[in-house]
Amino acid sequence: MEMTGTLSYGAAYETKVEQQIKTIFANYIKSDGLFKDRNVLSSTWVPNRILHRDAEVLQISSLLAPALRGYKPNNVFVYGTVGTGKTITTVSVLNELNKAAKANKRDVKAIYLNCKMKRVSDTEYRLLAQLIREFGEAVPETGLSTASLYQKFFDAVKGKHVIICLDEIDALVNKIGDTFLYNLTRSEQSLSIIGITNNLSFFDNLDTRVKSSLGEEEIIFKPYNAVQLKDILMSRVGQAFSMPVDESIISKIAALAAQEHGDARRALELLRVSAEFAERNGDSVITESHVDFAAERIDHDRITEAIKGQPKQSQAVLASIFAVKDSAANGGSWKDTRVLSTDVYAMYRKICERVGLKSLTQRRVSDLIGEFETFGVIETRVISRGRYGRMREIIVHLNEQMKLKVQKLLAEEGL
DNA sequence: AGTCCACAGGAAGGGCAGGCGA
DNA sequence: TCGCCTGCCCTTCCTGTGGACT
Repeated sequence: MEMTGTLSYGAAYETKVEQQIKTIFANYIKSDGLFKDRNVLSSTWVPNRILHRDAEVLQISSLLAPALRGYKPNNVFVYGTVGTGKTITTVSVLNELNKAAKANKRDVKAIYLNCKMKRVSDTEYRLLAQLIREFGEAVPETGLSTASLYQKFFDAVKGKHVIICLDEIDALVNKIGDTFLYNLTRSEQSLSIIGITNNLSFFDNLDTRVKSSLGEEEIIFKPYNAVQLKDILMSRVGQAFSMPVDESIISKIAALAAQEHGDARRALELLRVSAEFAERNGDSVITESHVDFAAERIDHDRITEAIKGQPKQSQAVLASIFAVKDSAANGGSWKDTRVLSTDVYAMYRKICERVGLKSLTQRRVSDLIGEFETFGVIETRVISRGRYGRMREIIVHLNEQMKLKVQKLLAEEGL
């Protein structure tokens, strides 16, 4: 969008729109509305006390404690689905460890790195460079060989007890392989690694030597239940909002989030978006309908964004799933009809022909269907129909309303 | 009990685009 | 700028599989 110079509109438009914009800005400046501090509802905000993770905090602390007495802690592998508190729990223990080390003058350093950070820690070079910078040494963006970076890093580490926490370690390994981990775990220095991931199968694909060394200790974070989510939300309400929030609203949000996967990130997001709805409506408290709106909005955004970002082929596959489901439902209940991969592929071929798209092989389409499963749009399971073969049954996780929206979106893409 | 269906999904490799070092 | 490397998408080939049918 061009933002230079003065743009000119019709005079009437100008006065009306300008007035609106002024009002919005003025209202915003006057107060942060219902919010006192929005950051409190961010999933990365680390609270003073982490609720319902006492056992995990204790476990991680006692695993890392040996560093304070000059021993090398075991490597730890932390696993849990999204929003189970893996990161904030680990980070807060690392913070405490650093504090304790400083207070007792121990040469212990705990470093946290998110491996998904683009341009910071997504290649071997950048990751090493980032680690070296943590020790206050300058490293050029590019130019050094990886070997000399390793040398620099091991020099920096020498004599210290270093704990490196690699969050989303699966993303790292997918990108640069596991030699990096191998090199670190094999080092002579007192170097411990905490790997955090929500992808358990990732662990199985590692080099066996890395696996045995990284998996010295394993900690699994279970999803929160509704009661725990409620506690977590309640603990943040006071700091986040300048308004009171009814307990029944919190319960509702907790229940919704627990239904899904016990995901605290989602619970917090629901609370924040509900409040934003209330605020935009000019209401002074959150009501149930705000929560309903928020839940629908979040679902909608998540799914439509996921679909919009897909390549044409994937969109065609999704359109095929919908088309088969529609014809199978045949005016009956959309919700209960199930779809078979065979039919989807046949429909996909037809759609490709119609829109002039080169059709992919069944093998590939099978993988594309699998990808939609990771978005949570569909769920599949392998069924056998005896003499009539073995195939995947596809269950679509969208209500009628969402379905119409997605179909509209696909239609806009020409499918 | 054995056969056979029709796809799931692993393995290997081709082709292409984009990134990177020289 | 060029050539090499790497990652990604996709195909081909292949083995495995649960249960209806014979």
